[in-house]
Amino acid sequence: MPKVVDHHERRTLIADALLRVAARDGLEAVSLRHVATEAGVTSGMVQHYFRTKDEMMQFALGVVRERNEARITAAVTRLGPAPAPRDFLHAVLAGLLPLDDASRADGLVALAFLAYAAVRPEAGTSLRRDAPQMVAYIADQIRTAQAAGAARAGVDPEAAATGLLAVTEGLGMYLLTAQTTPENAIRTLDAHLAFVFSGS
Amino acid sequence: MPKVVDHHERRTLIADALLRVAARDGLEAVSLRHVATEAGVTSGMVQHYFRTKDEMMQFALGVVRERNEARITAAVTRLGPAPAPRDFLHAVLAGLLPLDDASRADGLVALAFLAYAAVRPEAGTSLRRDAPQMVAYIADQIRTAQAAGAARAGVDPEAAATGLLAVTEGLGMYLLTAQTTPENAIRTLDAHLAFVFSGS
DNA sequence: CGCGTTACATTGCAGTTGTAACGTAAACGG
DNA sequence: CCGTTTACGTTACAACTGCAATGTAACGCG
Repeated sequence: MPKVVDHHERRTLIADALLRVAARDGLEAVSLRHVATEAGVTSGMVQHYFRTKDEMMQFALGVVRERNEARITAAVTRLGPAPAPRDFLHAVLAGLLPLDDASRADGLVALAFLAYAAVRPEAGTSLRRDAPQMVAYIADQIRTAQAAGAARAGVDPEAAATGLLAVTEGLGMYLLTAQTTPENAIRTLDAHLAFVFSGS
Repeated sequence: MPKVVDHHERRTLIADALLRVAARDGLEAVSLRHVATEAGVTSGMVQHYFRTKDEMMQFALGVVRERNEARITAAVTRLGPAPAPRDFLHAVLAGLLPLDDASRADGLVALAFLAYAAVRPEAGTSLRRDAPQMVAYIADQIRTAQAAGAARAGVDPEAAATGLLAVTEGLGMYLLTAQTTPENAIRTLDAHLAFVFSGS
């Protein structure tokens, strides 16, 4: 194999340029040539690393997903070992919110991809977060807290878990469209957590 | 004024065709000619009623908004006079959810417009629901219920109102992306309402 | 040293896009 | 009855799109 170049590195370089274009001018402005100029390369090179535009989009979508997951795990590890269910959920859900500029840009792109994939189901499979798995996990946390007396006994863990995820998603949309402030989003999330968890 | 034609009727006819195209093939597939063929007219006629594409988009966006508002008011009037705050909120919020095919199609288009407007702020002003007004109204309902002893006294009305709207928005997204079922969405919404309202 | 494979760059092409320009028919006001 | 205004239809055009084709240079392997 002649000419040693890191294939994956080049692809992420191009995908990063794509995401910058998408965050700035919208997904509709993403074209081979625009991405190429944004990345500072020729359109021929882009075409060399992605045989088709859809292939490029799929890859970029994967990059967004990876970054999101990384953000969450970072928020969790920052929490230390064996955190209380409430603190844990707060960290995870707040980590999902587009609070800083970087995650905001990613959120905008994810939103655009969501609309893009709503009609192109084969492209949306990768985007569709494993929500059921997430719901089950959160519900488990709630059950644990209930057993320890830290959460209200009356609540349905599954419904509460879905509600928590939904409220996070909704707050994310409000943040992306500048319909609310980060402080208010956090406050609302905390209020919802207070509904589930009894003490203090 | 020669040739009597209802201007507004023609425009809504074209806008309806636009929305059909957008719901079926995505917003990116919306072009003057596609809309024209979908509406069964010539592209020249479309151009006659909308001098520019953006003007057409704005109008179509307004149509979506009107339909959404009509759906909510219909749900409310179906409720009868002087409903209890909890029933009222249930009707309004459930009316916001894309449960049937018609509102689902509108929801998909609204989602696409949201992503479209996220980068084109001048186009998004019309889409940005008057959230603060909505929050204030819901918060008032909660306060009324609190005074009547029908809602938990401890909850912050503003935060709870924002949370209710956010959970509705999030459930709407889950419904649009087929990540949940209508039954589950309603169940989650009810569970959240039960957090706010105490009795039964 | 070939030489084949890889990594780009350049060019071309057919199709679609938004929009302007021009043409025509019909209805009303005078 | 005539001219102006409105309601379209048709055509043209420059810009852009994704993609295929073709080029060229460089590196590793035999």
